[in-house]
Amino acid sequence: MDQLNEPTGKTHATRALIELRKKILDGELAGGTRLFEVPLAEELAISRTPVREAMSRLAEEGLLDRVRSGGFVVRTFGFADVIDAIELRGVLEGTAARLAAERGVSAEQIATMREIVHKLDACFGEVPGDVDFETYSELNESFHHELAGLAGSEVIRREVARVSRLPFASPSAFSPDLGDIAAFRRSLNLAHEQHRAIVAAIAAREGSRAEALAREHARAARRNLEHVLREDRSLIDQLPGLALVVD
Amino acid sequence: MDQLNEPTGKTHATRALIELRKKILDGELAGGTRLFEVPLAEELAISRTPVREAMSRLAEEGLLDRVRSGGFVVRTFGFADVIDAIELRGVLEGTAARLAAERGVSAEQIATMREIVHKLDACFGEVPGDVDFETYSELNESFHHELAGLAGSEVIRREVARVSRLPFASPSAFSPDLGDIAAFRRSLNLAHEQHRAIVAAIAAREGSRAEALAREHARAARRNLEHVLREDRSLIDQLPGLALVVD
DNA sequence: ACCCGAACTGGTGTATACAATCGCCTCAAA
DNA sequence: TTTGAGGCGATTGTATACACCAGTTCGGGT
Repeated sequence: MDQLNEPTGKTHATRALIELRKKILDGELAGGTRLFEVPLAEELAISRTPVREAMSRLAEEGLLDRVRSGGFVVRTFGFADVIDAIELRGVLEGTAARLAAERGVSAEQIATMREIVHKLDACFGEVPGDVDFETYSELNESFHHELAGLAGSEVIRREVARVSRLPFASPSAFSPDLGDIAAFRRSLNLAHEQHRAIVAAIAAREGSRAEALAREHARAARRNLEHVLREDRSLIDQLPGLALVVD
Repeated sequence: MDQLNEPTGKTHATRALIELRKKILDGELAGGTRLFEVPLAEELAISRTPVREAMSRLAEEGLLDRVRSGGFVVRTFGFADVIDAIELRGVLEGTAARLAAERGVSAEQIATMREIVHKLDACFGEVPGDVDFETYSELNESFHHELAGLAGSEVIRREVARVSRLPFASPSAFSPDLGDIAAFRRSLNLAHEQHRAIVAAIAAREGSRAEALAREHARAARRNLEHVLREDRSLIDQLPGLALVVD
C-alpha cells in the first residue's frame, strides 16, 4: 500500500494520477463532480486507458467513488468528515499503540522510538516557541510511521497508513505550513510530551494508557482544525488538502 | 464502497472480478502468486482490458497488492492476519458504537436496532441450542450493518464496511456454516446478550461501555476461529474465505 | 392527445496492435 | 571473481477503433 510508484511520474497513468490528485486536493474538482474519461484524456493529452488507471487508483485512495453505472465521481468531504477521519486515525494509531504494548516490542524497536523522541527533544530551544519546525515535522512523521508498524501487524500498519493518506487526516497535516503561528509552535511542547508518554506506556506494556494517549494525541490535529475554522479561516487555503473541504 | 455493481456479472470485467475473487478466497490462487494479464485473459476467454479492471478492483478490496514494477500479486494472509483483521473490525465497530452513543441517535434509529434485537430474540427456542440459525444469521448481518451507520458518519461506516468485506473478518464469518456444531449454537446466547447490551449502552449514551461491548462482541469471532484451529481444523475448508489462509 | 418505437447521443466496455520497460542472462573486461 | 554493458524475452503501458448500453428525442400511427 505504500508502494504506489510515483517517482514524480514515469508513466502517463502516474502523471495523470498526480495531476488529478492535485486538482482534487486543491478543490479545483469539487466534490460530486463526475469525471468523464474522454474530456479528461483530451485535457491531459493522453488516451483514455491511463486515465482509467489513474482514476482507479484514486478510488483506492478514497478520493473518488465508483458510481453504479460506471465511471467515477469526486468524493465529497465536509468538515464533519475531516473530524471523523482524524478521529479514525486516532483510533487506529491507538490500536497500534495498544497492541504494541500488549504484545510487546523488541529492545531495538523501543530504542528506535526513543531515539526519535530524543531527536525531537533537540528541536526545542530555550524559550517557549523556539522550535526547529522543519526538523520537528520530519521527525514527527517518522514517529507516526514507526508507531504504525510497532505492533508487528501488517494489517494494522496498512490501515493506519491508509487513513493517513488523506492529507487532512495525516499526522503531519498541520505541521509544515503553520510554523509561522506562534500558538501552534507552543502547542508542540504538549504534543511532544505525548510522544514521550506513548513510548513510555508501550515500553511499560500499559496497553490501555498507550491507546488513550495516542487517541488524545490525534486530537491535537482536531484542535488545530477547529482553531483554524474559528479564528482564521483564511488559513484553510494554505493547508494542504483542506481546500477540497466544503461546508 | 458498497456499490460494487455485481449483478452476478453483466460485464466481462465483473465476471472476471467474481471469478478471480472466488479463486483467491478458495485458495486456488495462493498468497504471493503473481497474476499475469495474458494467461488470465486467455483462461477467462476475454481480453486484457477487463482483466486489469478486475484486478484493480480486487486491489481496492485488499485481496491483491500492486507491485512496484506493475502488475499484481495475491495478498498473503496468515492466521495472525485474520486475528488482526477481526481485532480491527472490533475496534472500528467499537468506534461506531461509541460515537453513536456520544453523539446521540434518533428515536427511529434506536427503534430499528431494538426491533432487530427483538427479532433476534425470536430465533431462540425453549431449550439451549434450539436456534433458528438461518434467520439469526441474516438478522445478525442487519445488526452489524445498521450499527456501522449509527454514528451518522460516512467515514466510519465506510471503513467498517471495508474491513468487513474480508470474508474471514466479517461479522457473519462464522455464522452460515457452523449451524451444525452445538457448541456454536449455544455460544449464540452470549453473543446475542451483547447485541442487547450494545443497543442499551448506545441508548443510554454510555460511549465507553458501548465501545467495549462491541469490541468484546467481535472477540466471539476470534474465539470461534481459535476453536476451529485447536479442535477441528477440518472445518477450515468449510468456512468461507478461510481456505486462503496459510500458516 | 397519447403511445410506442426508431434513431440519436453521450458515455463506458472491450479487443487488439504496438510501444516501452523491466529483469535477467550472457559475455567480456578489469 | 566481480562487475558492467548489452541484448533479449516476458510483461505491462498506451492508443485507438469499435461495440454496446441507457437515456432522450423525435416521429408516426392511432
